Amino acid sequence: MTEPESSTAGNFVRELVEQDLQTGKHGRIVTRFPPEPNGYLHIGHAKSICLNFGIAQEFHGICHLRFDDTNPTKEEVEYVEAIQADVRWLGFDWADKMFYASDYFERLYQYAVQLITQGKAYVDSLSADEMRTYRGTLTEPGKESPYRNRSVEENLNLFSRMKAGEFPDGTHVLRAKIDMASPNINLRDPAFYRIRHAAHHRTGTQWCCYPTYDYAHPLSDAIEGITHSICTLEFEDHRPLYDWVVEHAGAPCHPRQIEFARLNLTFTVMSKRKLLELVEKGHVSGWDDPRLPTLKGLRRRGYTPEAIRAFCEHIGVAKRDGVVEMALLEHFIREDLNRRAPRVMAVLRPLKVIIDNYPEGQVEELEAVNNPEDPTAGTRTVPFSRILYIEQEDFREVPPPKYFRLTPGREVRLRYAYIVKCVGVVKDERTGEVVEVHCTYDPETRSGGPQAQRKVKSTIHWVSAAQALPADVCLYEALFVKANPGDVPEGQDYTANLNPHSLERLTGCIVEPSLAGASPGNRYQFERQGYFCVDPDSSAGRLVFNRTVPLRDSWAKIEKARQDG
RNA sequence: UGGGGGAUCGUCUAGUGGUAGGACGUCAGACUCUGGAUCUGACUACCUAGGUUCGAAUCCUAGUCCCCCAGCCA
Repeated sequence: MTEPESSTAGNFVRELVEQDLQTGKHGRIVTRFPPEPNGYLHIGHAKSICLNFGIAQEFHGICHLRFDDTNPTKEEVEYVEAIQADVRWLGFDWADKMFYASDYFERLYQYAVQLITQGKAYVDSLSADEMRTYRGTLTEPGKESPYRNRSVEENLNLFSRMKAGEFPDGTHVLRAKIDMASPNINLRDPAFYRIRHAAHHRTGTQWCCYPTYDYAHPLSDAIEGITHSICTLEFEDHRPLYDWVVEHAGAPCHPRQIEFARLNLTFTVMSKRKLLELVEKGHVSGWDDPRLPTLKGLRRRGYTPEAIRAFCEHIGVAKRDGVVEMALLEHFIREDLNRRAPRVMAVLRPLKVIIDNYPEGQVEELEAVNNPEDPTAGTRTVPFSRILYIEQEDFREVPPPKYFRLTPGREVRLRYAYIVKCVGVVKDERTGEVVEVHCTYDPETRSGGPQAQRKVKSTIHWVSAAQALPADVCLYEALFVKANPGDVPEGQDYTANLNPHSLERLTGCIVEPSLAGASPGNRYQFERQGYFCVDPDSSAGRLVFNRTVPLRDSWAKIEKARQDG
């Protein structure tokens, strides 16, 4: 019972946490998920959320939700609310532990005053450009600012006037006095406060100078008593600065920063900048476009929180950066939905079928299993009659090798109904396209009937014409044509790899009548096709489905192999 | 040519001096009223070169390659 039975039970972060517990360094662990409210959460954040909340859960600790809102020019309440909704939807609970870095502005300011008093921070009046010059380069040390040795009194005076709003943006900045010659650039007197005459989404116009991440983050962690501050790899060389701030400011405790590799996924982009660009330039319909890896997008696509959590658990946590295949994410949503999604019949590209020997006007209600994986899901009834629709791709006048579906002279089973035989076709005179298929049925072969056991090469789905419901269906493919969207010719950017076929909206689809009451968010398996969910834009008059993920399709592979030669 | 990290099947990930394992994927087969699911089998890896050791993915030495850092972003 105490052994974690998961195949990916351990990771190095858990190990470190466990050690700190065993050595008695901490009695209870406290982690935090610290998003900046300047965008929507994506599946990369989900990895971090699962890690932070997961570790807290596992070791009976707690995980805080903290908004890292130190830059008023980029942050908005809209994001704050969306982020909370997304974390909750993913299945995590922060109880009453929701905080904002902006809650600590006053205390942060006092810590800064203290640093100035101790000669560990100073007000610099170099311009941003000058400061960059003074910083030096990767290989050359920086130079000390001429303002570096201002007196404590002058620094205190200037800093309080920065707070009072006496100076315009960019004229002064509070800097730590560390070491301009440090080989670690983060230690070359980093900026802690910058002047920004901008309204903050929570503190309004109360402040006109704001702390930077490097200053606010370690102290916010310490104020909250965070024991393990888990972040991504790019902050690894900020750790000495993190530790410097905590030590020199005299913070109440010293959280341990641990870095792990962020998630990358094939065939998509994860950076906030690129996601924002896709939305703003209209390459997608919005932050909840089902083609995006945002949590809002995945939710609309039909992904379940359970599948995303299982995915995050199985990809593991390590320090080497890599790219996880989209196929793995798809595996987890299939696995989840296979267990829980009710099956239903839907025809995406209809082809009319007439059963010549079936009595006109007759309708039979046939019993269909809702979910073969779940006996408790029960059964439903589907109407069968003389005129039906089948999938266009389930009929071929000239079948390729290994094609098992309907073809002239051949029999197939109509799922839950009868075995039918194709006896003729009607073609469009001008185009030669098959517009109607004529069949005969064998009354003995009805499911459960005397000849029901007769073997045929395949079973296809269908929908009875008279009772069919119309629907729109959005078929999604990867947003990019290349596993690595950044792989582009010289002079182009990742948008050159946008997949022109990432969305195909089908409007003439028909679905079985049991779907009449389907409401947004409901998920189904359209038999033999894939998992679909009802889009929020769907209405009783116009059902709209999104394809979450297609079923694995071995026939498609055979066809592809044949085409590739 | 500074500093910080990292290299294990195609992909992700275990391993902490003692038979390199799992998952996805791929291929083949069985089964099937979903060409789904399920089941079987196969596939493929320790960055390189030395060294220590009875024994090295693991320890040592020297290389190679990849990622991150020069915001008053986070």
